[in-house]
Amino acid sequence: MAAGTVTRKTGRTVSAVCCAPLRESVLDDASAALLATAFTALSDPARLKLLNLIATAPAGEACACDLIEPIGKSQPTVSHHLKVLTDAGLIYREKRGVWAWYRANPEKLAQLRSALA
Amino acid sequence: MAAGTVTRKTGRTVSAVCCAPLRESVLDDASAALLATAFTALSDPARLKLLNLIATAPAGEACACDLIEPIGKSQPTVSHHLKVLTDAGLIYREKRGVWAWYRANPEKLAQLRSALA
DNA sequence: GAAGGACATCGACAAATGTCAATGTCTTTC
DNA sequence: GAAAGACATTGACATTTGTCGATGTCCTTC
Repeated sequence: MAAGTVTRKTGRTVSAVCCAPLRESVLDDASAALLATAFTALSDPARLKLLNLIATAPAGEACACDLIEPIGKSQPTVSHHLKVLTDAGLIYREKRGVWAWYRANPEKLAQLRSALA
Repeated sequence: MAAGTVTRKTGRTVSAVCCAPLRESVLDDASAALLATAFTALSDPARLKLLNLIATAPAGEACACDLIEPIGKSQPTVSHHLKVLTDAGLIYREKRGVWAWYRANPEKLAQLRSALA
């Protein structure tokens, strides 16, 4: 067998040392963990609806006060989900007076799209 | 106030009856649940690595027997994760002899990408 | 048909997650 | 400064999830 190859249990041989593009595209632990955090934020129906409501809101921003009723959950629960989305970098939070305004982060969404390519 | 509008607590008014494109893009419960299932499948680092290994495998398919060692988890655990990915429609499973071969589902990935647009 | 191997399923358990009532913090208004 | 409102945080609880050892099923090869 040629040097620099690995034989699988199935009998196939695969390049093991260099020049294999597959190598470069293999997810390292750090990248996998980072991506998993973002997708975890998207893994709940309530959070998907929140992100959708925020992303499609007029002027590109939505007040937290208008997000509770359409979700149909309690105020603390909605606040919790908004925090998860914020911590994951999917939305931004800005406090203006007594209201909290949320806007989507298009760059983060684009980053996730490219990860799925 | 004009008919067919709703006033938010913040004072903003939004069209409530027709012709508002935002209306059409609002996620219904069924769509949100379906999307959440797919993103839940992507919310674990081990599953992301599995999908990556499968999608970048030579000939576009990977044998389960070659997926256990790189994940670093037990055989039942890897089998469980592969089932989650399969049930979510992200990968296909084909049994050939004693081996199980997995392939990525590009259409499902494209669907998720468009959902993030 | 007995033996061995590949993979799935089961049962159990600790850890993480979604949910809400109660409470806290901060801002605005009287 | 007292009252009211918007939102976040805390504490508690039931459910879900990741993990593994043990076991089961199916295929292949003596």
